[in-house]
Amino acid sequence: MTNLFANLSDKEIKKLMQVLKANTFTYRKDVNILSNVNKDDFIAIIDSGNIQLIYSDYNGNKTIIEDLSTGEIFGSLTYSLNNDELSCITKEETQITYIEYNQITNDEIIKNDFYIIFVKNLIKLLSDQLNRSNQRIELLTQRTTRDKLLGYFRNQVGSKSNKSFTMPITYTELASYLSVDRSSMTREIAYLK
Amino acid sequence: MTNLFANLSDKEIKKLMQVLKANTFTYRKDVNILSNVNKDDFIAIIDSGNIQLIYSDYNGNKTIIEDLSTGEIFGSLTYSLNNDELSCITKEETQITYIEYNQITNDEIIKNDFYIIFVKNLIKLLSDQLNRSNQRIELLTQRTTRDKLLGYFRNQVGSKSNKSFTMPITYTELASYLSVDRSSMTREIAYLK
DNA sequence: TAACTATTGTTGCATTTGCAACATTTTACA
DNA sequence: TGTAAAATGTTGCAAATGCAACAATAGTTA
Repeated sequence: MTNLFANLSDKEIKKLMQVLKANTFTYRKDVNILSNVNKDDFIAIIDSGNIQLIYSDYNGNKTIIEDLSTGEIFGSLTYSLNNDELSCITKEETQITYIEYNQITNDEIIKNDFYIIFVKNLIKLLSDQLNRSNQRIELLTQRTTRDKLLGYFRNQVGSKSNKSFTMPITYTELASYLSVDRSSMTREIAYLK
Repeated sequence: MTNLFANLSDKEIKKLMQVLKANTFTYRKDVNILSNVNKDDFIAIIDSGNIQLIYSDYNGNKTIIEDLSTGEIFGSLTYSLNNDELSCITKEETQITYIEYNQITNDEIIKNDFYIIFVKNLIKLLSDQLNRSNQRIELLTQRTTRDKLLGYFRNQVGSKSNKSFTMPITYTELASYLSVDRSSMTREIAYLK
């Protein structure tokens, strides 16, 4: 599991949080975090729990941009938060640590030799999210619902030796992920079988 | 312009390249770079020129994933290069510098005090690409061609005071970017006017 | 400048899709 | 455990869209 604190000891993490002037908050389920957050450049780390970044366009349609859980990050580094159409909903009780972006290179922190590990983790997380976004773009650019589904299934099977997998999300969520009508998708799945 | 070498002097850049064991190559126009590149973890920096990352699915449809120019990067940090469906075409004569990913934290480099600038630039570049990808996902998840177009126009006008802009790409490219049929798109544009 | 290539405009048509409106089943939780 | 909420299945239909096949420009290069 990718994690901003991978390969760091508890002691080092504690020191890091201190030097970064990190703040931690806990939210209940179904809360919109962004509504009471300073939108300036920040990195939010999910210590525990699960959130969804949801984009609501002016038609009222909602798209789940990202589904994030423990160890993953969000913030202006990953998504332009300037538009009001974006909400960030906790799907369960969730604890989040905030770091100001500028702090990640402050004078104090770069003296620590574990700093390089932290930076590598951050780069890895951004890289993983970018790969995921680009993989989703591949699917979304497929012309038909059928091709989107086949592409998704292919990704799921991936490099696995046995050609089977259990759906990690519900059909309703899959339809949202692929941005197709759920009922039309069900129709296509029936044809495919 | 975002750039991996922003805020670094020529001398520092030279030193950096040396310590990173960077290799530079020049390609002619219309060459597929990925065909003769080691697919291991690397970062490629575009020193000059222009390339397109193109995904070709098994139907023969082609999608431009990214259009990159001077100072921007690509590689396994930004896109999973494991599938053969990806090609990387130079749109003009292009010079590219390759760095092995592991080198960015080697023992030598972290002794230099400008290293922190380099790292910040790298994070910024990844962040910018992630923001762009996510913005494109916003458009691609729009249900209709009309909404995709309106979304694109809205992004272009953006925060500009005057509500006009010149198309930075051709209609043909726009249709590809939004993943819609070009002729259908032309039809929609006619309706919108 | 001539020849070629890329871009744009246009239209008919079959197919796909979104949408709405249900019934049914499963899951969550008070 | 009983009830509400969420997920799934199904279908008809109008509208949107991809596709194919053109003609007409604009742009590029030998």
